[in-house]
Amino acid sequence: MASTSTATKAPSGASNRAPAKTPRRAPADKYDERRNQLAESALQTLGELGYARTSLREIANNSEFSHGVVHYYFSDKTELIVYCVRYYKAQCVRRYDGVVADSTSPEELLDSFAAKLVETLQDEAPMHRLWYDLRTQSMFDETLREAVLMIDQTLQDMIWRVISRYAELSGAEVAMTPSATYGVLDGLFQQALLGYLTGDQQQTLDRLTDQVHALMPLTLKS
Amino acid sequence: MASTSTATKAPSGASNRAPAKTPRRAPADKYDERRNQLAESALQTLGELGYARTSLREIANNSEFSHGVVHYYFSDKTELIVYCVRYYKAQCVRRYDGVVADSTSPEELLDSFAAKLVETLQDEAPMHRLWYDLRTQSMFDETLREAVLMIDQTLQDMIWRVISRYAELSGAEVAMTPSATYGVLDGLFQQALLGYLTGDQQQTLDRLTDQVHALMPLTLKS
DNA sequence: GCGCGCTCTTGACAGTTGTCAAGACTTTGC
DNA sequence: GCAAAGTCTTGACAACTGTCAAGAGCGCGC
Repeated sequence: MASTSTATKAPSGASNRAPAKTPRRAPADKYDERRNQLAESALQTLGELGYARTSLREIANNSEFSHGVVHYYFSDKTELIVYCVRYYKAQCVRRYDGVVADSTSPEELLDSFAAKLVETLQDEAPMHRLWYDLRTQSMFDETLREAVLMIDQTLQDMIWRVISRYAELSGAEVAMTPSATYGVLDGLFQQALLGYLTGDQQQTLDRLTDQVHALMPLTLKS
Repeated sequence: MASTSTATKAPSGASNRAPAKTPRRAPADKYDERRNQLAESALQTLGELGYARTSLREIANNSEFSHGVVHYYFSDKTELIVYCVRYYKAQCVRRYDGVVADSTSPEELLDSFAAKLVETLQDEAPMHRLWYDLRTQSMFDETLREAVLMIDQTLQDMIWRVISRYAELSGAEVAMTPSATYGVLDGLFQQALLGYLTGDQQQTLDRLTDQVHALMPLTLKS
């Protein structure tokens, strides 16, 4: 089915979600805190093993809790995964805001954007492969689509802010649509991620830097 | 020796490495034929369910055999999957050869290339999402990497043949590397696949056509 | 202090999975 | 026509999965 918790267990209500029938009120801070704590453990495990190989027991095993606690905080596995994905998204959507805000020339923006791409590729490769894993799974599993498409749109907006600012600093207009810009950059990044995880890391990073430097000017009208 | 066991059609080379389980050297034609037969059933199931949800029983269930036969022709699940991937690759690598050979102007090549992309997106969406699934899994599972990287390189070569011919017909040189060209086109295609499977199909196909038409001229030196 | 509700653990369930052994059926060689 | 080898089915195994019920431990208000 579509989303959110069905009426099976429904532990104590939190703030934002609509709890159908809460037995009693709860601290609600502690509750959300635990959910985030479990989400972080889950994200780490998911990034290591991938969506398919990650079991709830493995997630609980990498946390300080036992496997039963997952069903106290999440109605089922899908709800946990989707919660993790949204939680992850909130952490990385503003990644390039500094690049956009601090750059004063198109060259500077281009350099720092490419550097930021390389940095996150190095530091968060497991999270990125998890994202691509989930996005691909959403092509098979309908229950993931809503969350995935929303996050994908958010990432596209993020890229568009960079490109718009790049055009603005260049005194030009963007020649491509937001969708196309995101598509080509995402393709290069995904290719680099695969190369980084399976081949020569430094060479992959250098190549990505070159590719981004070569591609970005092409997105402008001349 | 006896009967008419000489090469009938033999899609696969006669020289194959010894099967892992050593079923005693057989007609070897029938043997490879069954492997391909199973591979085709497996590909269909894999394209429908994805790599993670596809079990050997499900594969056998969609074929005319029982689940035990899989282990007669393949030593384990991974060998079956990898065999399927290679089998699939052989079917689609020459997809754009006609486009390259028959086009006599850059505009014609561009049109027919974009049309071919749209066509395969429509007709073989399950196979394409399976490919992206396996490529993503190879970021987690080492046993898939060798086959995936080889196929990825083959696809890059395929795209490069198109782009090279496009440049040749245009009387120009390509401004991007094979890697970058493949990366950006693959990004657009993957984005279109996701859109095709989750949203408005016709709009996605039209958008892909426009994006390819807009992108290809940018790959040339001007 | 006591009871009650929140939190968490333990243990079990039904189902599924990859794997393989034992044997039945089929084809082939002589 | 028969034995042997190839082919395929059946049934079982151990491990693993998501799920959930029963209950223990804990903390809080009264």
